[in-house]
Amino acid sequence: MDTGGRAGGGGSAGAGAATGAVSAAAAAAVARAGTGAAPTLEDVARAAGVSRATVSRVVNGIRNVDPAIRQAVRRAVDDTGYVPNRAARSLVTRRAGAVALVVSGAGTDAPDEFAARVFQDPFFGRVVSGVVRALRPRGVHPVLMCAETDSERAELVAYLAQGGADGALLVSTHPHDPLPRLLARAGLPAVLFARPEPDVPLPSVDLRHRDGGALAAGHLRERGRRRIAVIAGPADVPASRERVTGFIEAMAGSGSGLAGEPPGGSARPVAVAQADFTVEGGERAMRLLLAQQPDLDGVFAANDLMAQGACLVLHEYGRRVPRDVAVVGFDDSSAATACRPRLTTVRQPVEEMAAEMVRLLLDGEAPTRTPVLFAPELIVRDSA
Amino acid sequence: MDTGGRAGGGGSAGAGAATGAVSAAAAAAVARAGTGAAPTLEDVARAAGVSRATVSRVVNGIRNVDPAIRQAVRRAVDDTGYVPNRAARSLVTRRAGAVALVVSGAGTDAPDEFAARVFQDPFFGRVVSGVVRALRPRGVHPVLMCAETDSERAELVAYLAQGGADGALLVSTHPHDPLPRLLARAGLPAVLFARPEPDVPLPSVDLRHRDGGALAAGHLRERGRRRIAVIAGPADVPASRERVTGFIEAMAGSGSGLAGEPPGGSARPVAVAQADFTVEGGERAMRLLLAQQPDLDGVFAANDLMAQGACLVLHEYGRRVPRDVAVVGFDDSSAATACRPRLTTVRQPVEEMAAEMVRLLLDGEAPTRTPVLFAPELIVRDSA
DNA sequence: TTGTATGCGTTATCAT
DNA sequence: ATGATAACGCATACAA
Repeated sequence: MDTGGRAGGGGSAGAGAATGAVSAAAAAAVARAGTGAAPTLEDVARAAGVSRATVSRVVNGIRNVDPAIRQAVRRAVDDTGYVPNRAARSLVTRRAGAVALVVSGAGTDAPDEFAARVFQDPFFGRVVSGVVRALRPRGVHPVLMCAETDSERAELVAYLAQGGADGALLVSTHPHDPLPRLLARAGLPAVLFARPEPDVPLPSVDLRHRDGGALAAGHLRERGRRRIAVIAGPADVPASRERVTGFIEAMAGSGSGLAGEPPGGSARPVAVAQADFTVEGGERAMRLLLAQQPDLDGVFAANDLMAQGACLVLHEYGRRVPRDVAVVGFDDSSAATACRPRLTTVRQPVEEMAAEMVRLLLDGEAPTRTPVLFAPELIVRDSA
Repeated sequence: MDTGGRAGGGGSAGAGAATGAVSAAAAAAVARAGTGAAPTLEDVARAAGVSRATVSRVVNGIRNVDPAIRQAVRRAVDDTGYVPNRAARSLVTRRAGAVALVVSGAGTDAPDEFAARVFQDPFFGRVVSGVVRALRPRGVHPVLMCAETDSERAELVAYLAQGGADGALLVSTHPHDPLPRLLARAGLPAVLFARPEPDVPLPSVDLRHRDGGALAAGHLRERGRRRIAVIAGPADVPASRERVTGFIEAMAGSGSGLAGEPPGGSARPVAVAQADFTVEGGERAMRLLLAQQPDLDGVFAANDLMAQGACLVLHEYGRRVPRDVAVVGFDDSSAATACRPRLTTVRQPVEEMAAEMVRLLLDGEAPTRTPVLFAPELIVRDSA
């Protein structure tokens, strides 16, 4: 997308036909707008010559209604341009028809920077789009919130307590984020992307990160790479550690029992560097690795952004990717296809995970404590 | 950001101290949760030995209250863990405390793809973060919505009509998007990012795109580039056209009156190609340009994504950026700093524009029809 | 199957 | 300065 803007020309008449239904309602709304008052159930009832209760039943699709009456009511609704008042409805149903989509950290950044960073992260884009898609068929809307500071956290808790949203979908960027525990203690419905600390009784979805690491290892070995380096993510992020662990375990295991394998010693990374899940971090790590192991022929990075940084540096050093050095990333974020070569990467099924979060939050009878785990998938592109 | 996940270790006790205020409320909420009922004004009033009205006044910060009573009420509020019910409040105030943040298209894509594309666009990340920041101090929350199909548009209109949000912030990706007109006709409050069609009476913010193009032209010429090619965006997007127009006009003008300038003929682009604001489009366009004008020494792309594509191809062809070919992008999206070389680009002050949209929507006495225009800024990095 | 009546939790308008 | 009391618009238990 880019900044929109519309043609200078006059009347694109296109809107009309296709949106007839809307236009009718719109016209009625406009008519009402003049009088200042929006039509209520009462108005519709009067217009249809029935009681409020009957109109309510029709509007809410309850069956026990005489077909003839139903028709009359339907017409009255269209005529008046009635739309149910959301506040009144949720006052009595005690449901908001909204959920909070929260990105939270641990309060180490300035809140503005935090928001800017996270909302521009290509991985978060997938989460948002997955959540929006999963929510839409249920008529529930996501309210975007950001909880990086204590006051923001307090605000979120209050928002939920006020009934502003029926629950929270949490994407935590920090392992010691206090928010999940806060929500659990307050008894507010919440589901996490990634497992909570063991003593926080909240449902969650997560990826089998170790399997993902193993997928990467298998692919790199299959491609004949033997001198493989690893760029790990932050040490305190479990997901990051598990990806690397899975990768290393798979490397160690893969040498066993096969003839023609190089002697066991090669079945582990030739070097490991740590970075912070950013492009710049990936670049720094790659320089280190290159200094340490100039003859490496493969790199596994614990996310796409770092893999991209690695590619950039490799290129700068005249190493061709994947010919000289094969690179595998993780996440399959939009960064994976925006760079060149396109990244071979381990995909998280974010959209499905988002859908499951929504189910867990909204259908949950007895909130599960055990995380729902998803399988990663290897996406082979050009970098390995 | 990356998938969070929290440490496997036990009790990070960190949350406690810093969030005292919240914890108190949380504890009370939990206490209430047991009984099933949330405390209401009534409960607080009883606890404080006053009337509902007085409690309401205290909660809403109305002054005419005896300080002693105010204290008592405050304590009662804390004791009970009372939080005002949002639905009840907005039922009477007729305000939702929320605005819809809408990305809309023209219905040409499958809705899912549309959402995925736009939410992962690095430019949109800046818009979201700008809007969130501008909304926060007013205690208003953004509800994310996507309006690519007729049914989605109808849903949005209904949502606003129901009072689900107090207005809409619209980011339109298509010049003939029917939504702005729809909203205007329905008399629903909305503000656009980018000017509406002339006959749609909606307030908007926009960039002085021509000035931006001129900025790019000036910089490229200052850098001594004389054989400059242009990668334009979609022809039907006014913003795109204006950027290119401004660029070309500035080039034409810049040669006048100066000694030592090459004869007038060179003061226009040596070639122009068109693309679609994507990386891939930028790549294709760059190949074309290179075939057409192998000796070009500068490129202006109408957005960052295409500039990135151009860099990729130039590199592939062995042209060094900026040494052999200087490249200037547009937007200053996160893509500008994620690629190498980092892009020199024309920045849109998106955060300020978002803040202005919020002002126009929420403070607007008489909705302005004339767009509020912002000045672009040249950000010099490594690509030119 | 339909209508009546009540309550949801606030704010706001009145008296006091 | 404070306290009754009436809306706000809807869903629903209950009566018919």
